[in-house]
Amino acid sequence: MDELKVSFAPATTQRASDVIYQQIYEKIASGELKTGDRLPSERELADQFHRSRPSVREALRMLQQNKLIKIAVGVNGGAIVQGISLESAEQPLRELITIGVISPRELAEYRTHNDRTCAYLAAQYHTQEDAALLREIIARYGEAIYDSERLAVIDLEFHKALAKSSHNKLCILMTDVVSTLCARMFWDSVSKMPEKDIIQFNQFAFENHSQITEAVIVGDTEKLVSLMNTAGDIFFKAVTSLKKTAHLSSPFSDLTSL
Amino acid sequence: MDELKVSFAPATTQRASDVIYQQIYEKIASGELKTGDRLPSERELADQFHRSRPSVREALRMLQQNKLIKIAVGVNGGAIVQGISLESAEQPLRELITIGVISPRELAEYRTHNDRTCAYLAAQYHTQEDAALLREIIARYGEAIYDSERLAVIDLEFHKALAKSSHNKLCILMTDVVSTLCARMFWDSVSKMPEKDIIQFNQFAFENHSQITEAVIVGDTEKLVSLMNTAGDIFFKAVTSLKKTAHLSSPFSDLTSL
DNA sequence: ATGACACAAAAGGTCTTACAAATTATCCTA
DNA sequence: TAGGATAATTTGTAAGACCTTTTGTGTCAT
Repeated sequence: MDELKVSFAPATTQRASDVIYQQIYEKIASGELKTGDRLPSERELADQFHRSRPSVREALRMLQQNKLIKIAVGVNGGAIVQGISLESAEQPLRELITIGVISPRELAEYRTHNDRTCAYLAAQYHTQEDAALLREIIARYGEAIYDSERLAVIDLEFHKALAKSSHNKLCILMTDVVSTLCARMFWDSVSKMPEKDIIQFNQFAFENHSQITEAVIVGDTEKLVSLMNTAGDIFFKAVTSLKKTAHLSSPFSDLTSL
Repeated sequence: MDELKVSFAPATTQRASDVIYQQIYEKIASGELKTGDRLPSERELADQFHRSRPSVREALRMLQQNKLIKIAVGVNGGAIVQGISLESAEQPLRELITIGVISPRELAEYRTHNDRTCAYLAAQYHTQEDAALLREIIARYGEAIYDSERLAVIDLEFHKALAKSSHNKLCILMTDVVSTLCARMFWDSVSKMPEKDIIQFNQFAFENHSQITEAVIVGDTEKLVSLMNTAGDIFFKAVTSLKKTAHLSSPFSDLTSL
């Protein structure tokens, strides 16, 4: 007998918890269930789905793991819908990095290019509020030159504001993940530099960031190219300053062992 | 009585399933449990953790949701460790996009800049194997100019190979997510163009990608700047060709409704 | 001997029931 | 009216039984 040419779909029998998860997920994705809404109690859900409570609970665990719901105990407790937010994608990314799947070299590289992207798009899309926020941060940036601890926080603030100004959620997402993780590494390196170098370095960073802000606001992409290159160099110089025998030709190679 | 100035950590009582999840996660993250390893059966885990089977099952559902294990039924079934891979971060990102949290405009923008990053880094880090693969794909690219269906697949292949040549896992990850999702949108637009325009367009794309490949291989970042700009323009032109009343000044605005 | 079939064993999937713990609302009392 | 005990609601947990799927094994007939 010849074999049939028709192809069959895999006859997978779905778990009850998967079906329940799917149904609730759909309602969240479609917007029928909005952020803040409260799901029925486990027992009620079990009734509605004609399933047992353990099955419902497994589904709730899955939804919770994906940051789609938050669960509280007690009277008026239960599952509260969290909507689908950027946060749901951030956690797994963060894990990849902290676990070491992504090396510091890769992280640092991507950060630089991500910043560049943010700046480009910010130059195109920023609003007046964005501009005001950036300038306000830059003002504080200048005042914190002699306080590296504080500067580290403000610097992160700046990069996040730049990302926000791009009005691109992928930029915002990646900046949140990448810049936050890079920040620690970066300022750790800086803090190991000689005192007077640190001040000089901070001064330099301030001027660069200040110019970036103005270039973004007037939409001068030409100037941004060189400014972002300089910013990238600052970053590399700081991070590689850790290494005694610095091979400046390939600044990233040093990071691999961090 | 004055209030104490000390701050307390939130006294959260952890769920049993959370503790079990955490313990297994640690062993996977630390490498003690490697890809392919098989966890003990649910009943045995329950014994070891001194917890009930439902609690263990809830933990397994969470691990499964994070792609950390795969579960099979039957004799010799059970949970098989999948390790922490890029894949675990891809799914949530994909969802953000398909669900509409990320708009087509943002997606298209980020794709362009991501490609640029890949090309830059590829110029610096590519190996001989990478170069060979890129050239091989380009060869097939040229042969498929009259077959848009096939070209779409090859084009995606090219962008993934370019990402691989960057030797940066964040680039690879983002390319996988962003380019794959963009590809459909992109070639849908192209297929709606007049027949002879399509060929001309494909020819143009081929030449551009071909030049990018050579610029990457010789490490000519100067040339890459203009080439990638052209590539970006190609992309926008194709996608915006859908719109009848095209406002070329802001090519992206049309995409928002797609 | 060999192949087909039946049965057994292992493991996940599910349900039921019961109780514990947490949290909030309510009501009662001082 | 304020404070505290109490009740009600809801999640957290456990235990046990049974079903279903899958694979291994052994037996029987050819």
